[in-house]
Amino acid sequence: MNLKELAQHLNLSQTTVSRALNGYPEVSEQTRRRVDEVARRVGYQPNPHAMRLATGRSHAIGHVLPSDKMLLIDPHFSDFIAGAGDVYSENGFDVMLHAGGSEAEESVYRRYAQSGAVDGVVIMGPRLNDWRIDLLTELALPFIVHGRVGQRDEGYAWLDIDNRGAFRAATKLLTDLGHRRIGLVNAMEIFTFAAHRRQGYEDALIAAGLKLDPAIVTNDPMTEENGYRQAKRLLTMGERPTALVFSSMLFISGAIRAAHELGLTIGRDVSLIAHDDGLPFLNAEGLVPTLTTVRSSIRAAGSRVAELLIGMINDTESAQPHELWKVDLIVRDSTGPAPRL
Amino acid sequence: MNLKELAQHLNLSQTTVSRALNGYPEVSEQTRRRVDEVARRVGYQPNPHAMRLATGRSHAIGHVLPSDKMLLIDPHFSDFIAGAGDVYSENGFDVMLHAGGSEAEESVYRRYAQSGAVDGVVIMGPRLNDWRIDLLTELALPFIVHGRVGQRDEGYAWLDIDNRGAFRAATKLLTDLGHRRIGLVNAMEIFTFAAHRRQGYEDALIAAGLKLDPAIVTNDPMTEENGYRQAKRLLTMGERPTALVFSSMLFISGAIRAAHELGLTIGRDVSLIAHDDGLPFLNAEGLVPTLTTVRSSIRAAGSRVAELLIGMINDTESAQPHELWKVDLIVRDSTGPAPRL
DNA sequence: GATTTTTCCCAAAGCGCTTTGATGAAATGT
DNA sequence: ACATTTCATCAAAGCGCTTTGGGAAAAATC
Repeated sequence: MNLKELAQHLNLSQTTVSRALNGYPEVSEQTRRRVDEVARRVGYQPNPHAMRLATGRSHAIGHVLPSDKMLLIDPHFSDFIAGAGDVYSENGFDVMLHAGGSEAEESVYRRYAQSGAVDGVVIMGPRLNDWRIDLLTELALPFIVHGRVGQRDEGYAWLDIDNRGAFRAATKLLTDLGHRRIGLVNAMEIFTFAAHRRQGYEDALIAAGLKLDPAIVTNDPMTEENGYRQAKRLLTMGERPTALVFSSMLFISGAIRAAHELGLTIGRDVSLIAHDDGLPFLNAEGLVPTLTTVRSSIRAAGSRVAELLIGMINDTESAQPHELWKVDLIVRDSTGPAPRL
Repeated sequence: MNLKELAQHLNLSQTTVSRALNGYPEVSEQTRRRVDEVARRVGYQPNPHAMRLATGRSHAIGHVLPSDKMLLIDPHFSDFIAGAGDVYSENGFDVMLHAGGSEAEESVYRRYAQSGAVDGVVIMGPRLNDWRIDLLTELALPFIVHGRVGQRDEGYAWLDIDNRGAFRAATKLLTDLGHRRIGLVNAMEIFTFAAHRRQGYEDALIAAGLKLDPAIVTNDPMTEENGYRQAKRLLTMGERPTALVFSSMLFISGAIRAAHELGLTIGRDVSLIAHDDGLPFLNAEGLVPTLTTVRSSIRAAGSRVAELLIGMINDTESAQPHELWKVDLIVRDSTGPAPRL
């Protein structure tokens, strides 16, 4: 059943039916109700392709996964998209996902912009000085960044969590507990969030009058194995750290394993804090001892990012949104006073 | 730049240009080359919406994440889609993702079928007697299942791994090593794969002349915490299992933690085997001791599923593909002879 | 009561492609 | 040399919607 048939069925013109359905004012309440009712009864669904062609709007949001094969497929993505997906479908938007393939990432964006395949895109996992920002600005394709690019906070829409503040708070908790030597197991610092976290960590060390030691700061892809390897290395070095801060829960299982293996009791011999994105398969509260974390739901961020982007698309004149979310420090049992070594 | 302009530019009709671009035979080699060349030079990109409207084909594949909020967002999804995404984009297909929202999952499929928004869908995480199979069959929307529905293997396209064989082999390894009491930490058995895995486990126990004990088989969502909880429970019960088989690597970190806590040495006091989907953040080889696994790359499965579905879409007459992948048993250090208790 | 405005609806054009049916020109057959 | 087939191209219709530009009837204004 298409619009034409529906219109015939109703003894109305396509114009009127279309307008009734789309809530335009040039149609009486009475006929609108009649149209709605009949449309629902016969199960009329407008053809999305025709709509898109006619309006030039796709009602779709693009998500392009970096094709960089060196980087791990990120389990955070599922959660982010779950949050965003809710909002998209409430608002009648589809999500168009591009993952890998031989086509260069850049040309995917160019194609999107040029063909109108999507009305906007979200940039995930921004890098320091990310090229995608300049490209999308040039292409005039609406976009929002989950995170920031580091160099500047103006000129593009973003939603970020206060990584720096979070890691400052986490590290300060440790210095307040008397720890003087604190390691940071960080993600790769090509990512802005990792750079910010290191800054926060350094802020707190400096505030506590401690000196920075690059030897106890590491940068690796976020895997269980790297968590283990680095924790083990750090905890066995001469003048070992008494506390470790982790950039991801993905590191944590490995780190706990390392501590156990070394016979160190967590919360007493060594304190651990991790950033927790709220991944559902890895619960900080379920660990023994329960894990002190800085926590911010990546899923919630996904929802909000989607909301903001849709807002930008619907109202082109609106100001570029910038949202910095504060992060909760949740003190549990994995942190305690610094031990005597 | 649209087709009309391009045609004018070339002094040809739209028809000819369209045909040249799409490789139809009714156009001379010479003009085809000229058209291709100019199209490339001016950066012509056909408008996808117009193409879709005209052809009625969307060149898009739908993935609908179950909206069942009780189930965890699955980190396996990222990996599966990474594999599939490669193939999709090589073949010029987009992926349309639907995640959550208030719209009932069923009506999403109905809408897809009715509006032609996608040319086919892939069903992930099939349940026993999954309703989606009947629905999609009725809707005549091409689809392929990653997994099976349990009751029947005919009447729908699928690619599955041999979960039953894998868990039979894993469990047999343990019985061969002299283990007489083997626990299974399984996923929720609403999922077919979990049911199959239990069957394989039972096959091997029966073959070894052991009796089945429901008390040492568990079903939980796949999380670190559940791995810990169940491993701890099983390993502290009277007449404890000397070996545990896990349905997912997500359980494993928790299980290792439990074993450590109980002072049990893995590979000696207790043997562990897990199914490994090849999630990049959780590497069986990186564990200490290295973990014996049954392994099958979910990413590779994603690629192949995509290939098969595209094949079905391009050739409607082709036979329904059924692929059962065998799973590798990789013996490492977490399994050893049964201990004397 | 005549004029203006508002209300409600319509016909037709247009979005950018594909595809059908037709048409000359060139090649082939007899 | 003429009929027939093949080749290469084109004009125009169509996909299913939105939107522009009217226009008749009803309501409001003077």
